[in-house]
Amino acid sequence: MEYGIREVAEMMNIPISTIRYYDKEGLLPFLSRKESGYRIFKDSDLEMLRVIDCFKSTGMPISQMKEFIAMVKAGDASLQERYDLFEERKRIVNQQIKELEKQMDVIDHKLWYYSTAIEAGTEDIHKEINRPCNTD
Amino acid sequence: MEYGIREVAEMMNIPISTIRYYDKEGLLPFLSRKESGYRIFKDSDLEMLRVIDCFKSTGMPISQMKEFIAMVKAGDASLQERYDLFEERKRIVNQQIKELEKQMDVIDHKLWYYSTAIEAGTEDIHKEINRPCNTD
DNA sequence: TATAACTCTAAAGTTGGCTTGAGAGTCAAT
DNA sequence: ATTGACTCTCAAGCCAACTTTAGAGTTATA
Repeated sequence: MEYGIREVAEMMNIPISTIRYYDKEGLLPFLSRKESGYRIFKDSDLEMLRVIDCFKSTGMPISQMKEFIAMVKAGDASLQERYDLFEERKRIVNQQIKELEKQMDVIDHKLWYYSTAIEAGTEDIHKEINRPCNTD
Repeated sequence: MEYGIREVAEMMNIPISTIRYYDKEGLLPFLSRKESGYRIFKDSDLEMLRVIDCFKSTGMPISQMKEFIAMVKAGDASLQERYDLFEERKRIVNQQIKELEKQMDVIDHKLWYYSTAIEAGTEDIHKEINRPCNTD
C-alpha cells in the first residue's frame, strides 16, 4: 500500500510539518517521491515512523536516531549493533518506568497529606510543635 | 536544619544554576536569605525541591508549577485544589507508564526481529516474497 | 589580612524540536 | 480551463528550560 503525507499524518497522529521535518533530518531514508516531488509512503516508511515514535516517546534525541538510521543503511553488517541498541533502549525504558513509580510514591504521599489536612480543615496538623523533624 | 546552595545542589543532584533559576521563577516562595543575600534552605525548601523534581520528572511545565505555588501561598483555602492537582498528576503518571509499556512492546518485537535476523545472518528472512503484507 | 573559593544578580546565549510563512508548483473536480 | 485544496522547499521564528558570562560582594582558612 501507498499513502500521501496527509493520510500518514492522520494515521500516525503526527503533524505534517513534523513528518517533513523528520524527512529533512534523514530519518526516512527510503521514502520515495512522485515525479512532482510529492512524498509517497509505503508500509515500511510507516514502520519507520512507528520506530521514530517509540524512540521519541522514550526520550531518544534525534541525533541518536540518526545513528540508528545509519545502521539501517549499513544493512546486515549492523544487525548486532541494532539489536544492542534496542536492548539498551529496553534498559532505559525500564529505568524510566522505575523513576515514574518512584515519583508515584511522592504523589501518593501528597494525596495522603492533603486528604488528612482536608479532613482536619487545616494543613497545620502536619506541622505540630512536637515534631521538630517534620519531613512532610 | 539549614543548608547552603552548594550542599542542597549536591544532596538533590540539581545544578546550582538550576536551583537559582527555580528561585527566580518563584518556585521557592519561602526561601530565606542571610544578611549578605546568600540563600538559606530549610527542610521545607528541600521538600519543595523534591516536589518540583517530581513535577518535572512527570512532565509538568514550570508554568503549571507556578499555579501550584500560588495555591500553596493561598493556604488552607486551596487544600482541595491541591489534592485534585495531585490526583490529576497520578492519572497522568499512570498514562505515562502505560505509554512506556506500549513502547516496550515495540522494543520487544524489534529484539525478536533482530535476534532471528542475526541467527539467519540476514534481515531478508523478514522480507520473503511470499509475505506481501509484511509489517515487521 | 590576604587569598582562594565561594556567593550574588541580571542579561544574554544555548539547545532541541519543532512550527510558521512565503512563494511556487500540482492535482482533482467542475 | 479554472478553481480550491493540496503539495513542495527553504528560511526564519518560536518556546521551554536551562546555562553561561560578567562584574561585584562574602566567607572561611592560613
